Amino acid sequence: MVEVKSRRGEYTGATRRALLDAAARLFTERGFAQTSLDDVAADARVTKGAIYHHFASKTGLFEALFDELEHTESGAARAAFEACEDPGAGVVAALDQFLRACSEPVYGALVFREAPLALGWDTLQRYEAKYSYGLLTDMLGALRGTGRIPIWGGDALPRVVFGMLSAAGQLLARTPPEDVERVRAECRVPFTALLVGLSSTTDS
Amino acid sequence: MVEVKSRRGEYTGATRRALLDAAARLFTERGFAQTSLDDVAADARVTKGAIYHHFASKTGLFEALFDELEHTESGAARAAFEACEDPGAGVVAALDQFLRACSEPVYGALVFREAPLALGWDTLQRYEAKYSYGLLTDMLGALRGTGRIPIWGGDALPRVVFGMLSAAGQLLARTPPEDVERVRAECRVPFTALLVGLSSTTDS
DNA sequence: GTCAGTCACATACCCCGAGTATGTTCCCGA
DNA sequence: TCGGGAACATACTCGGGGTATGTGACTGAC
Repeated sequence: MVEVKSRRGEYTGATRRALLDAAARLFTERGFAQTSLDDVAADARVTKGAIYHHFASKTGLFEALFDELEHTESGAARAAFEACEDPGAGVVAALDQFLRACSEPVYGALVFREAPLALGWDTLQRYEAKYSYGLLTDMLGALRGTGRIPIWGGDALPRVVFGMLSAAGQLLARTPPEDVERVRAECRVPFTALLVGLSSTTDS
Repeated sequence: MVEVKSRRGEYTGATRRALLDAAARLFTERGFAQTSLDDVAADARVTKGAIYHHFASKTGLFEALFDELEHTESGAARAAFEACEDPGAGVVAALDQFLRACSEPVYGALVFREAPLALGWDTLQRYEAKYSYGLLTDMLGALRGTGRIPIWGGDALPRVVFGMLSAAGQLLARTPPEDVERVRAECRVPFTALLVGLSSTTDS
């Protein structure tokens, strides 16, 4: 998090940032697999050596980018959730915040389109556990605390809900700007319906 | 679909089948990216030349495998759906059939774990449109016909539902056999809840 | 003031694996 | 029996991720 304060000013931090920005652009436009490290280095006006000085591998470069995006976004969603007294309203607010973030081209494309391809499902799930997934279980737990949804056993419910969020995010990431508003409204339907359904479901 | 009836018997068809079987095994165990074509060829007792004689590329090999699996599975799910008079019961039956198929190691691993990585989202969506996605919209349409769920505009709802199915499938594919029964029951919860919620949702 | 040490890269290289080009064998029909 | 094509095998290219090594600039110690 805190950048190493090099004695030689922020020259080194600047190249690292340039690499992350270049990677964000190219990975978003061409995709992770279709972008070579030489492309990223050239776009940042350096060579491949600089990449491997700052990051462990091509995957490591993507991970740093991904971690950055998820950190800020999950923070915003959690803030939206905790700003509300009522957990039910908090969930809706967090969902709205999330759907807005997905409409932003870079976040949607990298997190929901490229991340599985770049990191693989195992690594991706570790990050999910760290960020969005943890927030999601917190929110579901708060809802359960109010008796609004039933007790559940394993983690099937949050996983499936997360699948819904991924699908919505991926859909929004592919939606042209002029339709975003309408699609975002459509995306809210299944989530509110699920909440309604869960609240009227008795334990079995 | 119909195999070319070579004059020299089914020797050529046999190698093609051996290649598909070897690919299914290795892709399931090690994953698509971690399996080289030489590995597949060696496992089938042939060389890489045989692969490129029968398939256009590594992706093409996976596609043939994927298409085969999806064809049989979507057929089974559709049969389960159409065997019921009531669309509501049909949806439940199709869901059960689907969740059972996901518990089978090869189908779950290849379709929900490897397919996005091997084919990419665009190609994958074309296959979804051909198979599971088409069935899904048919089922939702039948439910809509009975007035059990509201009218919806775009394709956000089926997409999100498909995301739920993918998450459930992926979860089941990673579940050890002794827990499959329990997890499968847990997976049914959000789907039935969604149906309940949709049926009690009025148009907005 | 100079010299060892290290940071921040650049350059040159290795190697694996997908894809290709070409060779070879067997069979069939003319 | 001979041309031809199907069904592979063999040998090769090449792009890109990863590595090993070189190099200049700065810094802190003595």
